[in-house]
Amino acid sequence: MARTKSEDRRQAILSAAATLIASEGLGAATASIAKAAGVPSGSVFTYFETKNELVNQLYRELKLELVAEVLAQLPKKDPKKQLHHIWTRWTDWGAAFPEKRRVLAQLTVSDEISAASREHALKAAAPTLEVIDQVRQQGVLKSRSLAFVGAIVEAMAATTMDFMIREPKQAAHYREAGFETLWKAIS
Amino acid sequence: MARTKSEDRRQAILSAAATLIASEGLGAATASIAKAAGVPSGSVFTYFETKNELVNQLYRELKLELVAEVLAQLPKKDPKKQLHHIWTRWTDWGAAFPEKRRVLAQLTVSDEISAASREHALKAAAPTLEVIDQVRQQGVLKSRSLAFVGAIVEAMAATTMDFMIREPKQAAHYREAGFETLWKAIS
Amino acid sequence: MARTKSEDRRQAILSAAATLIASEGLGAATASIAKAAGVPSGSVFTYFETKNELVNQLYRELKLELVAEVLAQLPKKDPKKQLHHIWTRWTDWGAAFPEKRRVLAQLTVSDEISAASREHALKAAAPTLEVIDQVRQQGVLKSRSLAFVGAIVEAMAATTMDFMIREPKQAAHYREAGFETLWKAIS
Amino acid sequence: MARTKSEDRRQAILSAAATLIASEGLGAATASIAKAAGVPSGSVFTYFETKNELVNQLYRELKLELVAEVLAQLPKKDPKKQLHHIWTRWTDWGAAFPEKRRVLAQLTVSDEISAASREHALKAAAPTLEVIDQVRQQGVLKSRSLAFVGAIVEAMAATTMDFMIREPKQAAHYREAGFETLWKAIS
DNA sequence: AATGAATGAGCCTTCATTCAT
DNA sequence: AATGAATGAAGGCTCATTCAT
Repeated sequence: MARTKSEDRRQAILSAAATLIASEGLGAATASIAKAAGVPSGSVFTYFETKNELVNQLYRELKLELVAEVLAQLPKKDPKKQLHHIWTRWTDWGAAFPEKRRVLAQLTVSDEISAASREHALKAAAPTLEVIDQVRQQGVLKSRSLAFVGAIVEAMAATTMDFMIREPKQAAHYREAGFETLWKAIS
Repeated sequence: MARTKSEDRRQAILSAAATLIASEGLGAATASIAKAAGVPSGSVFTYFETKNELVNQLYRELKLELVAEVLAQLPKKDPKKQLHHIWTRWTDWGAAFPEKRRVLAQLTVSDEISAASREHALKAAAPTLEVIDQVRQQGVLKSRSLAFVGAIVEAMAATTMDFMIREPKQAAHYREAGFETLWKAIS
Repeated sequence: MARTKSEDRRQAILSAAATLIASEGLGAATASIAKAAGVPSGSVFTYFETKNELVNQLYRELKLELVAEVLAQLPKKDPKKQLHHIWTRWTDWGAAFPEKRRVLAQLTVSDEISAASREHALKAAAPTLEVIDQVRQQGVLKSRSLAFVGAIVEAMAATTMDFMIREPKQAAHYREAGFETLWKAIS
Repeated sequence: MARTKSEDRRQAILSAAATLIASEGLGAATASIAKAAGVPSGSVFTYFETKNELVNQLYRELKLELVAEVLAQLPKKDPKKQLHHIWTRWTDWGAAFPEKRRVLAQLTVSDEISAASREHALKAAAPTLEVIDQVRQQGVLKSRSLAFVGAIVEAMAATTMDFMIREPKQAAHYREAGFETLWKAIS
């Protein structure tokens, strides 16, 4: 049997792509990504059919990673506690991996990302949305769609992470201020 | 003072750039932009030194246009009324010109935009921030920076506009729901 | 002697190569050929040293197949009858396997095919040329080389096959018209 | 006003393409063609949108050149004289420009050449076909299509040229032998 | 200033061939 | 022998910018 595709290599490429896209934007060359990943340029295409495919997979993996992080050890308690748990892990993740957060921000507004990929990420995030939905149904936005409320949460998380990254010493304060603001907004 | 012929061309290029960047992203070729603007391809570079310069100017002009729109007929009344006025004009502008809103979203996360351009836009937005600041000082976020509160306002406006564009029939509802949410968040 | 498993694979590759070269030209990728043949891509090179080698073998096999077809049941009668027999089987073969005919046409003008391969095919076709030579010696072209007359026969056969393929309903008519024309030309 | 496209450059590219395609086949790299033409690689694409377009234009130009050559000074006399005139100029052209003849042979069997290009060439060749048609209507092939008879003429011309090129000393003999053979075939 | 051809580095992707398994 | 991942040179084409006219 021939060599099997190496998951390590795949991850190396994905990781290099994240780094380069974070610093150079989506214009980052596949050859540069390969070099940064320590693989020959052709290998990018043995692991991803096209650059577009690579970028979409990167988007999915980052979203999944974030979701997994956010849902880990989710308490069974009341929605507010749960939302706070999610919020904390979410923003801490962003502050810990500013590069990943930046890439996600760029990919999210890019039209390279397919509807299917967005859908995929949305499904993975279902448990998170479930929590948000419970908060929503008890709050002032009960008559608005979950999508809208979810988007507001995302927007506030993004803003909060940006400031946590910008002023690391104040990170904890921003994180809490962000949550309080969010809670007042949607509860 | 009447616009010179040159100024017309400059605007044509800027406008075409907005259209193409909205649909193709920052990768839009200068030659395509020139064609869409109805000017020879070389002219792009007599009006803008580089593509980067063009993109930065576009960013500034859009920001300025938005600020002017938002501040027009600003009432002298109390901060809430003023913020509501800004909010309404802001989100209506975005809903009316989805292309411009989209470009602004893309440019904002791009690293093509220089710190100077961001600074420039920030200064132009000073009166808006002044209003936000008054609200802030009377609200729960009084101990957080204006920058943070301003960013939250921007994030919520962006989210609101996205939904107004996505569901035009519900635009008015989203606009008001957005404002109410914002108000609860920051007042 | 039964075919070995290997020989089956070799034929599968050759056959797939014919199909793909017919539709995509000589640019057909070896990996595509392997896939079409249902063998792993590496196997192409265990059966053929290089792509060039594969292509030359394909040329030889097609030529040999054609010669065998054409000479089968060759009557012992007079040269005209024999030439007619050859002509009929030749053009019918082309009409029955338009893909093979097309590949042969492409390979013939390609410089991938070595002189040795052409020589090899020529030798295999000796009995056919023998018949043509007899006709030639009794005809007006007796003072011209056999190569020339042979080339004329080939050219007319090619033209005839093209029309038989293009207008299948008229195939029989073209076949006979072609022969009559040929006969008048060289007898 | 800017520089105007140089017809000289266009011809240089076309000519270099002919040379390289003759020796390397259609796989000849556009960069090599540019180099051979003495122009920068990018210029190939300011004169031809794609390589395919370049190749099609080359086909058309060669066909047109050949038709012009063949029809020059066409006598008004009887069809046989006319056909002989065409035949002579045709085969002499091929013998004089073996490279062009070779390219035409390759392009003709290639599927890079569009139906439109073939149609275009066919129209240009109308006067030639007109002559062939007159011969055809008085000959044994009167019941076959002009296309078929035309194809036979072309096939025999091609064969004749090949031998004129291969044995230049015998060129004149092959040319006449070819015509006689043709005449017997179709008259 | 206006025009658009000229330029060549750079990009994504393909592919024949090799070789670890 | 069988398999298919690995490799990197090469290919067609794009594009920001320059500059002759």
